[in-house]
Amino acid sequence: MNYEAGKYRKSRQRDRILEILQNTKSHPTADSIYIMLKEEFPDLSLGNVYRNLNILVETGMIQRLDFGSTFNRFDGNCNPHPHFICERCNSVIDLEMDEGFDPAKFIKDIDGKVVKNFTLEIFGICEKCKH
Amino acid sequence: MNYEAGKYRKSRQRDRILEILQNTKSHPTADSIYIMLKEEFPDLSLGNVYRNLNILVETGMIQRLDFGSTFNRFDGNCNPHPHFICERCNSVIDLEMDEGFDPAKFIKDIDGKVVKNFTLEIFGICEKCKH
DNA sequence: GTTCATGCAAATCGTTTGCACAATG
DNA sequence: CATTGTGCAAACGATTTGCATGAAC
Repeated sequence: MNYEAGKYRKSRQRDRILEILQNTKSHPTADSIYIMLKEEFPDLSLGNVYRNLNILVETGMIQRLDFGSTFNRFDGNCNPHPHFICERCNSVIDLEMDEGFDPAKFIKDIDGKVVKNFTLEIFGICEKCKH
Repeated sequence: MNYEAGKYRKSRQRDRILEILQNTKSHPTADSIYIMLKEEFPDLSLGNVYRNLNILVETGMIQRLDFGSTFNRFDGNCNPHPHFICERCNSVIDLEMDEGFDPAKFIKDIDGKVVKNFTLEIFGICEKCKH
């Protein structure tokens, strides 16, 4: 563990959650981590898995991937196009790609997969919020 | 409207939802669409907005953008890297970008914005599921 | 007149939180 | 021993769904 400023103590549960995430490529959900650890910690609670995942994200030790089902936004433009999400005002701004740009061309190991669509979301600070 | 196979009928509410989405760039949430239409349809229900949004997504007339807070997955690898999501088996596979590839370089109108991070998710069918 | 759309309220699902107790340093 | 971690259960917020009624065709 490598927490900054001693804000957090050591915990067996959190250590194991991190260990699992560092040793798998399956991008598990909170629930599947809970199931994996339930044998080892018979009275582990799902709430605690969530709590620890949030701490691990906060301390930069893991990454959260949002393919969320809730709090969706909707777009009348059905062509795949990137979005810019401002971390200050939370606005979502349409971006336009250069002609013929295909991000899949810059990915290794894409051969053999059928590419149907993509989403590209760029996070940062928009002009208005810059200062 | 342009529904396939006459599966859906015409509805004033759905037409207006589509119209709003085609005439705004603000990527509204279901709730904000509900608020916008509440004056026009005083007894509109939020549930119905959701129902119609799902129909519009299903028929390909609008796009759902997931920046969701729920159903997250977690990744022990904190470097920004693209993912491939298989629409058949729902697995999430790490992808590797070519050295030095920066998607922001291919976006128009990115000047003036502060880019901090990005997510690139490619959807399709993985090798195993191809058939 | 059969089927789809609607409003309403209850249900669902992923996630968060308050609380009393246990573990850490 | 002061503070953080835990399990439990209740709360939460976005979304979905069952049901009876109303609109479309």
